[in-house]
Amino acid sequence: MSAHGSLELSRQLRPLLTRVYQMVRRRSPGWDISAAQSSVLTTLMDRGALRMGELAVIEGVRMPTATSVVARLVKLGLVERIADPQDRRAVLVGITARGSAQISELVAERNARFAELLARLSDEERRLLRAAVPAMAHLVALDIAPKDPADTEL
Amino acid sequence: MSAHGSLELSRQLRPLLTRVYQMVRRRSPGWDISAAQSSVLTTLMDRGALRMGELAVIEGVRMPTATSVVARLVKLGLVERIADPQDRRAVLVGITARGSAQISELVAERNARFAELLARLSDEERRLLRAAVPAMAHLVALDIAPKDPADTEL
DNA sequence: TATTGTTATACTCTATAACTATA
DNA sequence: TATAGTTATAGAGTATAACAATA
Repeated sequence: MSAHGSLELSRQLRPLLTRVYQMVRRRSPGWDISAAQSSVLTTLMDRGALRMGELAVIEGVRMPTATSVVARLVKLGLVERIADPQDRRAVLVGITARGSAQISELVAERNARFAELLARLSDEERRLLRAAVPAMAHLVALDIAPKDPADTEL
Repeated sequence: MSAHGSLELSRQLRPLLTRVYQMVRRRSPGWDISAAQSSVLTTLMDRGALRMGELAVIEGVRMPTATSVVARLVKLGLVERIADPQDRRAVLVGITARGSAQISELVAERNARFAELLARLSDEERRLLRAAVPAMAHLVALDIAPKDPADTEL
C-alpha cells in the first residue's frame, strides 16, 4: 500500500545517493590504491583471512578477478597468500600489517573529507541526516537478507 | 565548532551510503550498458548536446576517455557526433532517440528496484529518509560549488 | 567426479604522450 | 602558437572458457 510513496522517495533519494557516493570516492587524490583494492582490504580487515572463493563471493566478483586483484595487492605488500593446511587446493588471503595501516589511513581520510562537507550544513540538516541513519542501516541489512519467496514477509 | 559531530556522523553515514549505492548499482543484471556509458547518457539527457571537452570535464575524465566511451555509444546507436558549425575542430555529442529511450528505461528500472527495498521499511523509517532528502540535496550542491578560499563562507 | 584456483584471452574504462587539424 | 580532439600504448578491473591440482 505504501508502494507509491516508496517509488517517489526512490526517485528523490537514489540520484542523491549516487552523487554523494561519487563526491566521496572519485575526488580522492594521492591514494594509489583503487576502489577494488581498498574494498578487498576493508573486507579482509573486517573478516580476517578468507579463502579466495569466499573473497570473490563477498566482493561480488568471479574468481579470476579475485585472483588478479589479490596478485596486485600481494605485489604491493598489502595482503599475503597463505596455504590452507586443511585443503591443499585452497588459498587463504590475509591482510598484512602494512595493508592494515594503509586502509585505516584511507578510511580516516575519507571520513574526514566527508565530515568537512557535513560541517558546512546547518545543525538542523545534520540532525535530520543523523535521524535517518538507522533507516539506512536497515536498508543495507535488507540487501543481505536472502530473497527467497519464503522471505517476502521480512 | 560542530566539527566533532560531523566526523561522527561521517563515520556512520559514509559506509552506509557506499553500501546503498552498491546495492542499487552492482546487482543490475540484464543491462548491457556500463556505468560510464549510462553516466554519459544521463548527462546528455539532462544538458543536451555537449562538446567532447565539456563532456569530459562533467564526467570527470580525460578527453581520450571521453572519446572512447562516446565511440562505443555511437557504435551502439545511443549517441551521435555532430560537427560544430562554429569551430571545425570541435565535435558536438548528442543523445539519439534510442539512447534517450534506453536511459529512461534504465533509470525507471533502478528507481523501481530501490523502491522495492524502501517498501520493506516501516512508515516511520521512510518518513525519516524523506525528511533527510533536502539535507542530502544541500550536500550534493556543496560539492559543485567552487572551492576557492573566497568561498569558504558558503 | 567434483571442487578450488589459475591461466589464457578479450573487452571496458582509465591515463599519459604524441599526433592532426583548426583557430 | 594555442586549442580541440584523436590515436597509440599501457595498466586495472571485469568476464568466460579451458586447464591444473587436490578432494
